[in-house]
Amino acid sequence: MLPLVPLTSPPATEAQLLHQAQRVAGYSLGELAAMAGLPIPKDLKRDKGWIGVLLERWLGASAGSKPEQDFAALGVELKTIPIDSQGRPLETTFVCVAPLTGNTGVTWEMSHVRHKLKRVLWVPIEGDRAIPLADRRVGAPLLWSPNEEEERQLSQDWEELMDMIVLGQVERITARHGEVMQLRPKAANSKALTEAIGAHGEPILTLPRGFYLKKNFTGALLARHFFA
DNA sequence: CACTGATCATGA
DNA sequence: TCATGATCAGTG
Repeated sequence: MLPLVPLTSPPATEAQLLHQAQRVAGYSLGELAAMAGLPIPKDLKRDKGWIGVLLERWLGASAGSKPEQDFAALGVELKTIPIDSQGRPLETTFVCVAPLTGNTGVTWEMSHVRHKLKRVLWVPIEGDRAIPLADRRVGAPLLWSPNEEEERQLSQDWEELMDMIVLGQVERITARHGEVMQLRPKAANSKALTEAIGAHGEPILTLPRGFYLKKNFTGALLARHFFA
């Protein structure tokens, strides 16, 4: 048996990436943290991105805050997703920050959302808060690209939300806008402000927003794979 | 249950 | 401040 160790450099191929993700499937977060020499927090209250960082480490993603895909050379984005005992998502999935200004002429084709979601390695993680963090297990990974239907849904929601942003309606957007993708605050706190367009075309300051995939969307794509 | 706004850590 | 990684926690 080869020893199970984190990748220290990015995988060279998708197949290699997927294979490593399959190797860590079944292990608990406690086991993976110990093998990687990473301290494990008692819960996620103050370490919300800890699982994502742990998996980045195991799969050889370049950590950091670079505005590009986790595996740039492969064009693949890594997403961990908390699931319940039935394999259903427990949380929405953050995609990227929404640009609130400078959007004239921007199309779906060139959007950050489309680019981010072009190819995603989904790694489901047991997320029930009743399970101690260290005992939560990693599920089987799924390498995914949006099919025609999903691409249509995403682009439709993106158009709707971006139209409202461009037309100065950002503060009227609620999480109910969009069938599969929503716009919600994405900020350090409620005092963090960024520039946007007001109802009369004037500059305003508002909460930074992010695009999030709704659970119906991620739930369906996971189900399609695992319960087909 | 989903929605909603708020929040936490870290680094450039 | 904004980008990365996300979840928390209160309310209908």
